[in-house]
Amino acid sequence: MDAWTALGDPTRKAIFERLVDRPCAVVELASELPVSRPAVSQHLKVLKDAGLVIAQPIGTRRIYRVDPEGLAALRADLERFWGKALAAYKTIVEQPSEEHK
Amino acid sequence: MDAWTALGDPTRKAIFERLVDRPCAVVELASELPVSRPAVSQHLKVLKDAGLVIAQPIGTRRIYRVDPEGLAALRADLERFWGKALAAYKTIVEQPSEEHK
DNA sequence: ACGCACGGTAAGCGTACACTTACTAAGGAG
DNA sequence: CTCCTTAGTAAGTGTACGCTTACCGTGCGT
Repeated sequence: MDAWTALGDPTRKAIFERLVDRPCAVVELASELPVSRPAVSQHLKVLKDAGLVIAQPIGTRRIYRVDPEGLAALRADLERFWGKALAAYKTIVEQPSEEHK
Repeated sequence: MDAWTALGDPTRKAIFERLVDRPCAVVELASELPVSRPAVSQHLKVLKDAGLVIAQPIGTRRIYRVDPEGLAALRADLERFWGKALAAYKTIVEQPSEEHK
């Protein structure tokens, strides 16, 4: 599953946003979200498989944090969209005189 | 539906990517994608409701293009994530000496 | 007016997926 | 060793959603 699809789920996006703030254990996330702990686990697996988070086992805990590389790839996608959208917008703005013909 | 959810569907993301390149009519999009035209219509409605595209009626055609404002909001979200992820990453990098205690 | 192209929408269908509970393995404290 | 905490995973369930076909309204050319 790719990163966009992974973040397309509201619960997963909420999880990701918390991990952006700071690394968390599963129980922490589960205590803050309106879903069960196993649901959180399942979502974290999706995020991990999408390359967006990294799991670090510490004792019985598994601390999840954002994977900068996955986030960078997502950002690159968006910057591409943004660049193209800007270019297209400028093309439209530069053509009004033609439109008045 | 918010923009993230809207782009979380692979078909919708494919549609959006085409509109990033240039404005398109529904039939154009439908001819390039492996789904029916009404499916494309339905997806475009979702993208429009999410504030990501704008529909411009031209004769019998409806030309869809990217809405720069919607894209900017998405980009702002991502820049927030990126900024926080960088800050958190720097915090980790600045702490290695503590880790070696 | 007629015919065609275009596109929105309704209705229907199948299945993927987000949720749950239950189970079990791993780690660690006492 | 026992007990507790933590977390992954299996299995089950219900419904949302992405797809289709059918229908119909609008615009436009002849």
